[in-house]
Amino acid sequence: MPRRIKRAFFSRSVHEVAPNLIGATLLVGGVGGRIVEVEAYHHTDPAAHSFRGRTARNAVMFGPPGYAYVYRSYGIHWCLNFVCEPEGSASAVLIRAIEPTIGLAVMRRRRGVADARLLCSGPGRVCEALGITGAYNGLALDAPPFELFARTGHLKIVAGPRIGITKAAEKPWRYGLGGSSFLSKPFASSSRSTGRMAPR
DNA sequence: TGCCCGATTAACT
DNA sequence: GTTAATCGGGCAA
Repeated sequence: MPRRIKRAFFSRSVHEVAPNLIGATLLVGGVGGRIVEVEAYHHTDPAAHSFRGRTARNAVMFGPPGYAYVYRSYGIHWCLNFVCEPEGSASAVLIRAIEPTIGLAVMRRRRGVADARLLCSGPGRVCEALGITGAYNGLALDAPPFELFARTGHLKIVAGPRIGITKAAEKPWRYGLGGSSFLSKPFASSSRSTGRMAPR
């Protein structure tokens, strides 16, 4: 049986926590699946919400690790983060994609789509499928409605540039499960492209 | 106060 | 490929 992830799991740098979340199981109200894609946001990172200091929106990031930071993206979608590092550092991991495994019918109804690959493949989609709203901001990750289980076995974890940002866009702080079909976008292959994509 | 931009998504052409 | 939806933060005035 997988073991539960405790709050102390998050008392480390986001750059340690983020790759170690790949393969972990996240359930919210008994619905969810395996985390296959995350991004790290360190407080020294210009792309992080906490970079310019504390506001009403990001206040949870400045609190203790092991709590959920939920924010409104583009005024429309909700995005879920896990706060990391010792209290006050204001770093967090964005949950970008999940392989849905438990509560498929509930997630399909919330999302209004049938294809399992479209249920949780993106930060906004994850929150819609799992029923996460701003009301979840500040909740502890080791207590209901959250359940987190550590991964079991060895997985191929890949890294690459983060998605949808303009500041510090070159930093390879997006982590994923190699070869997963539930990613929001595939990771570039190890071979580097020098120009436009070759036609297929 | 007003304006621009953003850790996005779905529906367009 | 482009664009609308829709709102909080940051910064200029």
